[in-house]
Amino acid sequence: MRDEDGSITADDVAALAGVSRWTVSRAYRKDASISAKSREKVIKAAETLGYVPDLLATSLATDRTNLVALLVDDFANPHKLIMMERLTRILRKTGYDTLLVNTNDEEDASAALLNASQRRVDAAILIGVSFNDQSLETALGAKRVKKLLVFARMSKNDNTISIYCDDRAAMTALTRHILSSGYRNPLFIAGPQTQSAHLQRKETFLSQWEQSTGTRPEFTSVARYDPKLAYDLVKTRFRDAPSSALPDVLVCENDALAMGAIDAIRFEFGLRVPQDIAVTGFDDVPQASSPHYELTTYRQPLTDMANALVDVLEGKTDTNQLNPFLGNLVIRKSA
Amino acid sequence: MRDEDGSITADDVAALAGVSRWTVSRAYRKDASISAKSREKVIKAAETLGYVPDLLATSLATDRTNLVALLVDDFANPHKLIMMERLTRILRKTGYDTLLVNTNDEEDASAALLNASQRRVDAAILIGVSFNDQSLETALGAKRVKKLLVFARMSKNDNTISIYCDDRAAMTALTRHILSSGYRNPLFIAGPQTQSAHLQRKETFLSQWEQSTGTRPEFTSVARYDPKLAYDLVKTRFRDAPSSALPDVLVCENDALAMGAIDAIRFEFGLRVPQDIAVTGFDDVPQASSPHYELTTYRQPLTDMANALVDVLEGKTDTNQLNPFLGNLVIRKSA
DNA sequence: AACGTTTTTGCACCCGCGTGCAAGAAAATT
DNA sequence: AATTTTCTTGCACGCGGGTGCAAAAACGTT
Repeated sequence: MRDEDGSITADDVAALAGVSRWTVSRAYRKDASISAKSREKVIKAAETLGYVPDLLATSLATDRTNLVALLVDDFANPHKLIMMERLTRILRKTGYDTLLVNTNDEEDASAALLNASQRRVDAAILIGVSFNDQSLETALGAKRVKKLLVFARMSKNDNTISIYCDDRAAMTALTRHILSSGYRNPLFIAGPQTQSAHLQRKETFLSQWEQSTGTRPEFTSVARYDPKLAYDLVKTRFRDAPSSALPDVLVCENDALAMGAIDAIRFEFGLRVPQDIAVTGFDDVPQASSPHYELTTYRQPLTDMANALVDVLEGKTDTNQLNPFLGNLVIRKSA
Repeated sequence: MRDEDGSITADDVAALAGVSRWTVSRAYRKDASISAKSREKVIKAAETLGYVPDLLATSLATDRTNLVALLVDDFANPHKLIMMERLTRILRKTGYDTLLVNTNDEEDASAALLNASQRRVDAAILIGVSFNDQSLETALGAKRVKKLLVFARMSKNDNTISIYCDDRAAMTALTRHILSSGYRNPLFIAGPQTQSAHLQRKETFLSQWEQSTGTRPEFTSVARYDPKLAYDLVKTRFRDAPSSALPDVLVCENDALAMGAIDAIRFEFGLRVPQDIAVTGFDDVPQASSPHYELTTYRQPLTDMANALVDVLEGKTDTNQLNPFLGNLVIRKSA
């Protein structure tokens, strides 16, 4: 019991329990060959000493860390908070810890990822927006990151596994709702356009709309999913336009943009939502249900998706037959 | 170059560079005794092989992980997102990685913390609201968590180091502003009352107000920093009261509560902010500047605080002479 | 050129634990 | 009771790399 240096090892437990160190080790492995008797002895000794196995050493020996890196590059969107909560909770339940990697700064991103890989994460999960393909190559090239998962986005990269919501189905439902509500002059507001982690919302909306009405809607985009950018965009777009040229509905790629757009509609132009201009979002962030916004939006089944992700991590899922998830259209008053 | 198993070790580099494994090891340590010549050879060999030192093995050998656990128990408050961004960025810049631990579920919290400690984190940083004192003991008891820091909160626990904003000064400034704006009938809305990670906002407000006016303000609290709870609280509090008994200003412990309160004031009672009832918050979350809220609030110097935290981690700061930080009062239209 | 210094390098051993294998103990069989 | 068969257990060795120490090499000095 060399408590003075603050760490109790398996040797200490072995000594107290009167067994060998290896028996101690076996007592902690689920399916190890060990008698119930000695396991009990070990557990008791461990408890009196306050012993817990060192995960560093375990990882080193087993080549499995039970650690995943969560790559986040957008801390402006409250939806990320929800995703982080859901993922960490479910990962923890399955025995994984989460390394939070801020890839906000493009230059640091690659270093951060390399660093995570040096910790031998079992997987890297990307819940970011844009993702530098170069740092992706760095990660995969080092071959230390065994799996790279993209959560809530579709990725075309072959080395990547996507767990995502069916944007086509979602956007089709949303488009149908908009059409049936009588709107005829939409403006689609998209976020940054990336390859590595793509959304199909814009494409789907445009094609669905064109198919139904024969006209191709106007669309535009902002550089980040930042409400302020959406605000400014709407401000600029509306300012110089004659009121006859204003859209009657803003279809936003996510709630963050939608909320910025609503703010601008109301406070820059004194117009009403939805009477003058309707707005839709995507994600159903908590604020979307605020009486200020009452946002019509689409909710992804994050918990199901997180569970599916864990199954992939555990190798329980054949990656090839991974289907996109279906969420629900949440109809409120904004459209 | 045993690339087939995907991992290149120092041995491989040593072989290629024509030196011993230990020389390779030294090439990566800052102040190791090694000639410039052989360091260069090693670096070159490492680059051609794509070698990076394994942090697991390094940590095991050095008893230093460069890993900190970030304990979060409140994913409803957007302010947490800001804090996480700031902390991860600055920690990374200093060489630390961040383990995100969700302590939302009380039962899991202790397990999660234990788990983090099994990874030998150099420190645990608490940015949560309430913190089970028992799991705190677990963490410290195991002696694996070397330092326990409380960020943006004051803790009375002796084993703990707090990096926090001077709530007294902040609340004093805010109180002065409220008084000088002519409000006379405040209601203070607090969040959960905890010991381990405390705020002094309520106490300060009450005493300052009493000192200035001779009357003790009404106060109340909700169980979580959840806008919906604040909404319901206001709804209930106002519903049965004659309008003469309504407060003229709601002083909220943070922005999340303030925003919920504003929503209720407007949408449940059709009252105006600030004309009928003013509202103040704390934190200056991004949404606080939205034209819907225009929230008068207080901004903590998070970047400075994060930098101070890193200094503590590095042992550059004498923990005893750690002063609380000063932020700025942000005056907008809500009060 | 011989010697004392300082820098550099190699090596044994350690960090804490897991795995395969063979020896030992217990249970089952005849 | 003797012999198989099945469990358990101990041990050598490995995971990848860091540290103290002593030998070797490089450098200076007289």
